[in-house]
Amino acid sequence: MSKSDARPLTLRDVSEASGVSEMTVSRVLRNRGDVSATTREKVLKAAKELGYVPNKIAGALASQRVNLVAVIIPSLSNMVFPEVMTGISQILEDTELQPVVGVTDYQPEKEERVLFEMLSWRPSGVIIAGLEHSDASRAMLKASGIPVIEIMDVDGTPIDTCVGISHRRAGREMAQAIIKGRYERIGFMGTKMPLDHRARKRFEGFTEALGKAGIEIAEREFYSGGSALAKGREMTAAMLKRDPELDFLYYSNDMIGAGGLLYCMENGYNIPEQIGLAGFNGVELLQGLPRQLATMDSCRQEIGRKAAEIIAQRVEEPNIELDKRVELMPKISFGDTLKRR
Amino acid sequence: MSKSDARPLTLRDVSEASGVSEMTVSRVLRNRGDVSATTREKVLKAAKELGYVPNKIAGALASQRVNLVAVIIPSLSNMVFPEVMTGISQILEDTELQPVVGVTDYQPEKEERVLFEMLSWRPSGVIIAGLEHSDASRAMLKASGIPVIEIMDVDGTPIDTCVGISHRRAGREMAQAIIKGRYERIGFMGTKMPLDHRARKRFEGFTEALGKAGIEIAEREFYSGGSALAKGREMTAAMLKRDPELDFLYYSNDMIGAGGLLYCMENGYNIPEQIGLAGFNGVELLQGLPRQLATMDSCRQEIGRKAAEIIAQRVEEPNIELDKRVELMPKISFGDTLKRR
DNA sequence: GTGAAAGCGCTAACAT
DNA sequence: ATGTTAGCGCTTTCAC
Repeated sequence: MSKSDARPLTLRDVSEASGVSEMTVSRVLRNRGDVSATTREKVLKAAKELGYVPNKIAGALASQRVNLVAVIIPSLSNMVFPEVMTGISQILEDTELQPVVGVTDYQPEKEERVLFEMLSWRPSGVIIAGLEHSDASRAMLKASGIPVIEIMDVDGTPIDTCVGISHRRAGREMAQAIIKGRYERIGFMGTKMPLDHRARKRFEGFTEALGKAGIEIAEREFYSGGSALAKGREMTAAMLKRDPELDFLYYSNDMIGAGGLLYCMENGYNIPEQIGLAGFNGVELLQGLPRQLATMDSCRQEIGRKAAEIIAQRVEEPNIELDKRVELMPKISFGDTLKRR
Repeated sequence: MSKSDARPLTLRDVSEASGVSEMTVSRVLRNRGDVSATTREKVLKAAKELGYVPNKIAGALASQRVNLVAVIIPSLSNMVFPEVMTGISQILEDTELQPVVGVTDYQPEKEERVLFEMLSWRPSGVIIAGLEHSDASRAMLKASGIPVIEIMDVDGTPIDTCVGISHRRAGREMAQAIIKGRYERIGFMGTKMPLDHRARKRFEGFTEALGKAGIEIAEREFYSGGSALAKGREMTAAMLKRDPELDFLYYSNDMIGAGGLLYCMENGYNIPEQIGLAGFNGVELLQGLPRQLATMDSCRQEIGRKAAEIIAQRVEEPNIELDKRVELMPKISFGDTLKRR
């Protein structure tokens, strides 16, 4: 109880309190090697009574092993990355590994800083969103000598291994579903984010597939900041005013799509006959809307789980050979806003 | 480029490559002490060319200082904690400190494990959600000797310092607004979470204030799991079926409130005359709904900022005397679903 | 089953 | 302005 000594306890303290050598105390606390039941008891008792918390810094330095996995993502407020985290945690919970999160705000320089910071803690692996990184970031990752899993996207060349979906394909498939639905006059709405490569790739796949069917996007609009639901509503209103003949609206995410859907419903549009809508991500959050928005699942949890599994395996068995590219297949969900034929 | 040697680089490598002593290299890399411009250049060049990443583990062990702040929260998928994180990051970005997140899933045993794990990295401070912790957790926090900020709640006794709102007061104030609005037959819906102490306290404050006005809650219902929007809708439907005379619905969070609101609108209820609704949290996400749900801001970012500021100050100046209890005052927003008089 | 010695990669403190 | 020495708290290795 003496609050006098602020110095954290060390193994030595436990050793003295229990009358067991530091080395054996260490063994007990890590469940390593053979220790007699009696000494074990003594040590455990002393450690608990003192309230000893091991110093992982010293442990990591001595053992050259750190049970941390760096997870580097663009944002937490996006609803999609927390789900990736959930998948990662699920898997790592059964291992010694622990995720540590860093956020980049979609800024390459910040990504570089965060990466440098995290690598300087010598984690056992890195899970990082996207395939696009600065040269410096790529160099650091390559030089790190640890497993690097790039997630969310497979359209590109991974540094080491990638796990995700093809956003180009996702855009393409949605375009094909729209074409099949006999929609012809199509508007697109998305985020004004030159650095959101995955949204860009979806858009590219989308326009490319439409192009093959001789269709060109009639209207497009991009937003930034603010409440996505409100923005979707506003953009939709503006776009339908500009071109009332539009018969389909493709949104780069479900939240703005939901805003658009609410707008269309309130204004008496006949959905999905007169006008169809689709978003992207498949966020569970939106179940409960008056109508189900057509969307495409982005396999977020699954991506997190798979990435974590790969890291765990590679930590166990460093020389194991695994696929360098794991593509998951998102499935379209038609909801109530996309004619299905 | 030689991939041969997997061993990470050390200061010694930079020292040899630059012909400068390890100590001076260290000084350059940390911007400490006086180093001549020329040596500085040499060192920086060598470090960059080699791709040296400092080993923070060794640095932390030697200097006995770790620029990490442990942030321990119940969940990431809640929408409220990411916002707290945003506030924390905003402040810590201007310091040497770095947040590290741990998630407890509202489970005290998991909180204990996460806390132990994080404390074993000897962080400079802890920000932890809530005032309720197991005895073991409290003991660890007390013994840690570092600043401990308990956030989100001020109804209780902090271990060290707390920053948040009074959920009891929040419940009370909403009750008072409802009474002023002349509502009389009130239903409550919330999460089935015995461990969500803040929701519980809001509920207690709410019923207490109603009780003083001679009103008792007419109906209540609790859910767990699933899409909050959908659950809010379902629960509302069920509750209004059971008791069609209800004239107010109080929800323990905005998402289920929004579900209820959508349900009521679709079913031709006259809002807020025939029936009023209110949620809690003030999530920006929901702007863009056809009508604005009455709610109460829970000051999430502000809480994060304030907590981070306190940690930063205490790290700078360990003996500084600061308030042990910082109460922020959430304000009610009436939206379109609560009569205001 | 237990202990003693050496050292992980860095920095504080003290030379120079 | 730069270098030397000692040691942070643990684990590895080897001896008993």
